[in-house]
Amino acid sequence: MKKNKQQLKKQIQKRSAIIDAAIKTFSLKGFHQTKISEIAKHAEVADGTVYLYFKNKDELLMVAFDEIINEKLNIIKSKIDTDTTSLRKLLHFFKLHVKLFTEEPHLARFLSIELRQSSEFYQKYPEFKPLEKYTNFLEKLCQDTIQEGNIKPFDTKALAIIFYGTMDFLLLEWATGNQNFSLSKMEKKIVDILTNGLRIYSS
Amino acid sequence: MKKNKQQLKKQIQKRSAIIDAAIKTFSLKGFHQTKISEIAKHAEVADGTVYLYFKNKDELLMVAFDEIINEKLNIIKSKIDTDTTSLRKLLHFFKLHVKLFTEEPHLARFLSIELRQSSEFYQKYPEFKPLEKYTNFLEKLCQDTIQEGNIKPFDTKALAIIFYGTMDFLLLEWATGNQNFSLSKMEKKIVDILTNGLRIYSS
Amino acid sequence: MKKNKQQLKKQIQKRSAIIDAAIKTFSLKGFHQTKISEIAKHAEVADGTVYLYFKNKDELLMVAFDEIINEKLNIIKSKIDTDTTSLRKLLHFFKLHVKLFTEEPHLARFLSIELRQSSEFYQKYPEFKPLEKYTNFLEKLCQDTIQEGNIKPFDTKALAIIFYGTMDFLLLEWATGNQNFSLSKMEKKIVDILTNGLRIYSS
Amino acid sequence: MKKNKQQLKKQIQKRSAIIDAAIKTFSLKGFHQTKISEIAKHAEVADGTVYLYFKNKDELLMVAFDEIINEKLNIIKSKIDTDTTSLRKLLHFFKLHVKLFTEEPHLARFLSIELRQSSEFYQKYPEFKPLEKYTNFLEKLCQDTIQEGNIKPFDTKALAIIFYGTMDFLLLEWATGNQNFSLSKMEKKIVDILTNGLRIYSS
DNA sequence: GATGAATGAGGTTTCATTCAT
DNA sequence: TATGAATGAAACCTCATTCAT
Repeated sequence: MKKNKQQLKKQIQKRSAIIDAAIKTFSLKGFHQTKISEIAKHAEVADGTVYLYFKNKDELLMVAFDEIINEKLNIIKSKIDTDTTSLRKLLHFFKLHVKLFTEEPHLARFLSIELRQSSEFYQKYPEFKPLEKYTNFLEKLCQDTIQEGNIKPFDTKALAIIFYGTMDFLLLEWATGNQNFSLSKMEKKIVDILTNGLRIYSS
Repeated sequence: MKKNKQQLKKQIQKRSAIIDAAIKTFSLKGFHQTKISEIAKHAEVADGTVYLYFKNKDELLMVAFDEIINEKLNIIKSKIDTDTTSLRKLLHFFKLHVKLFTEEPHLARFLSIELRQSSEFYQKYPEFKPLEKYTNFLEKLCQDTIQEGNIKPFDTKALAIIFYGTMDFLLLEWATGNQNFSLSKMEKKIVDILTNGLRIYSS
Repeated sequence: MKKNKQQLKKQIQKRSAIIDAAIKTFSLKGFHQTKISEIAKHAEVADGTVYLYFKNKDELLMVAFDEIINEKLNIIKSKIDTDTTSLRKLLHFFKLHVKLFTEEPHLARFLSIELRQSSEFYQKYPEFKPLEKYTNFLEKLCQDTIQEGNIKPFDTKALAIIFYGTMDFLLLEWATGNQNFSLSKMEKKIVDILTNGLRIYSS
Repeated sequence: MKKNKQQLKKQIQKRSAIIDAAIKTFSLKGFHQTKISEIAKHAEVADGTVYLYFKNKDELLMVAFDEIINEKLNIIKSKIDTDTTSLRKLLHFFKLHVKLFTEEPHLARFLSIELRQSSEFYQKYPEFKPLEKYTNFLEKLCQDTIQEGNIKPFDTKALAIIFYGTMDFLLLEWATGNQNFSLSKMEKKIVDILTNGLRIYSS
C-alpha cells in the first residue's frame, strides 16, 4: 500500500531526525547535561515521541554512537579503498580518523569523552561495545599489512590497541585543549614514529 | 600542643578516608550514580562532614584523581629509580602502570573510565588537567632515553601520547571486558612493538 | 477546538488550586516553614506540577499575594461603587478591608504577617510592590474626597499611609492576639478618630 | 571574690557583643539569611558559645528585638521628658521614632520587616509581644494628653493603633523604597493630619 | 566556661518517563 | 501514531545545634 510506504518513510525520517538531534546535543553539552526535551525540540517532535522510537535515553546514546561510528567508518572505508597497499590504507585511516573528527570538534569530544560512559553503563549493557567494528577493521588492516610483508608480524590485536589508543588520546588532548600543539604536525610525527617503528625495512 | 597534633592527625585520617571511599564508590558506580551519602557512609562520617573537607562533589572527584595520580606516580618513580638506563625506566613505567592499576581493578576503571567523565568537567574547570604531571614525567623519560641514545630522536610529546594512549586504551579494553585477552601477554606484545619500533638499533 | 478549551479550563483550575493551597499553607505555617510538597498535596497535584505553573517557590508567593490583593480590591471596588460620596467610599473601604480579611483569618495573617516576610524578598525582587495597586486606589479615593470638599486638602499620600498603616496594624494586633479587643468596636473608634480628628479645639 | 566579678563582667560583655552582632546581622541580611556562625564571628566568639548565652536562634532574635525596643524607648523617654505637655510629648515621640530608625536604615528594616515573624513564630512563642511596652507607652501618652484636655476623649487603644500603624507603615514604605518621598515632609504632613483631623466641618 | 569539628535532618527542583487524549 | 501535561523519585548541600576536648 502506498499509504503505508509513505508513513514508513516519514517514520524513518523522524527516527533519523531524533538521532541527529541527539548526536548534536550530546556532543555539545554532554550526556548528563542533555535533556530529552531538548533533543525532541531540535528534532521537531514531542517529548513522548522519542520514546516511540527509543526505549530510553541510554539506548538513544548507544544508537547515536553506533551511527557516528558506522558513518565515519564507511567514509573511511570508501576513501582508503583506492590505496594500493594495506600499509597505505592503515596510515590513511589514521589521518582520516583525525581529520573527520577534528573537522567537527563536537564529534571529537563525543568520541574521546562521552564515549567513555560510567562503569555502571558497561555493567548495565554488556553488549555495549561501541568501538568493536572500528577496532576490528583496524586489526584487519594490520593483518593485511603484515601479510603483504610491510610490517613485522606483530600481534594484530596489540597493534590495533596501539593505533586506536594513540588516535584516541591525541584527540582527547586536542579536544580538551590540554596541549598547545599543532594537530597536523603532531599527527605526522606520530605516524612517523609508528611507521618507522613498525616497518620491516625500518633500518 | 599535643591536643592540636592529635586533632590534626585525626583530620588528616578523616580526609583520607573520605577520598578512599570516594574513589571506591566512583569507580564502582560512576560519578553521577554515586551519592555523597554513600561515600560518607563508607568513610564512616556524616554527610555534612564531607563538605568540611571538600567544597562539593566535583572537587572531591578532582582531588581523588589527583591523589591517585600522585600516589601511583610516586610509587612508579621510586621503583624505576634503580633502573640503569632511561629506556629501562620507560619500559618499566609501562609495566608498572598496567600492574598498579590492574592490581586494583576499581582503579583501572577509575582511570580509564571515570577520568573521562563528560565534557561538562573540562568546560567547567579549564584548569582540570589531571594527567599533566603524569604525561610530563613520561615525556621527560622519553627525552632522557633519546639523550642516552637508546631511541631515535623522535618528538617527545608524540612519544608520550603514543605511550599514554596505548596504556590507557589497553586498560579500558581490559576494564570493560571488551576483549578476551591475557593482559600480561598483551602487555609484552605491545612493549615489544613499541621498543622494536623505537630503538635506534632496531635493525 | 473543544479539546483545547477543556484542557485550558483544567489548567486554569489547577493553577488556581495551587494558588489557593499556597495561600492557605503559607498563612498557616509561614513561608519558610511551608514545603512545596505540602502545597502540592493540598492542591492534589504532584510536586513537579507546581513547577509547570510557577518558576519557583518565591514566584508562587508573589503571585499569591497579587491574586489576593487583586481579588479583594475588586470586591471592595464593586461594593463601594454604589456609595454616593467619596468620603463614604473611603470609610466603607476601611470597613470592608477589615471585614474581608478577618472573615478569613488566614488571609489576615497572610497580609499582615507573611507579606512582610523578610527583607530578602524586597532586596531580591525590587519590582515586588504588592500593595502598590491597593494604596494607589486608596490615595485616589482621598483625592476624590478632597475634590468633593469633604475632607480638608491634606496630602493624599500621607492620608493613604495613615489609612493603610492603621488598617494593617489593626489586623496584625488582631491576628497575633496581642490585644484583647472587640475588632468591630475598635474599627468604629478608629474611623471616628480619623474623621473627627484629634484636637479639642479643632473647630 | 574579685575573680568572679571579673568573670561575670566578661560574660556580660560577651553576651552584649553577641546581641549587638545579632542585631547588625539580622538587620542587614534578614533572619533566615543570617547564620549563627556569622553572628559568632562578628562577636568574636565560637559558634558554640552563642548557645551558652541563648537557647537558640529564635531566642536570640527575640532578645535582639527587646534590646532595640528598650534602647530606643529609653532614648525617646529621656528626650521627651522636658516637653511641657503630653500632646507635645506625643508628637515628639512620633518624630523621634522616625528619626531614630531612619538614622540607622538597617534598624528601620529590622523594625518594619523582620519584626513580623512568621505565623508559626507567634504560635510557638505566645509570649512574644515585642511591641507591647512600646505601644503601652504610646497609649499612656494618649491618656495623659486626654486628661490634660488637649485631645478629645477618644479610645486610647485606638489612638495607639493609629499612631503606631502609621509610623510603622511610613517606615516600611521608606525602607523598601516603594515610594519616592521626602521623609521629613511626609512626617510633618502626617502629624498635621492626625492633629487637625479630616473633616472640613469637624465642629 | 569556651571551643569548633562533627552531625544529620530536611527541602527545592529537575527531568526521564508515562499515559490520557 | 503523536502529543505534551503530569508525574514523583531522587540527592546535593546547608546550617542550627551538639558535645568531646
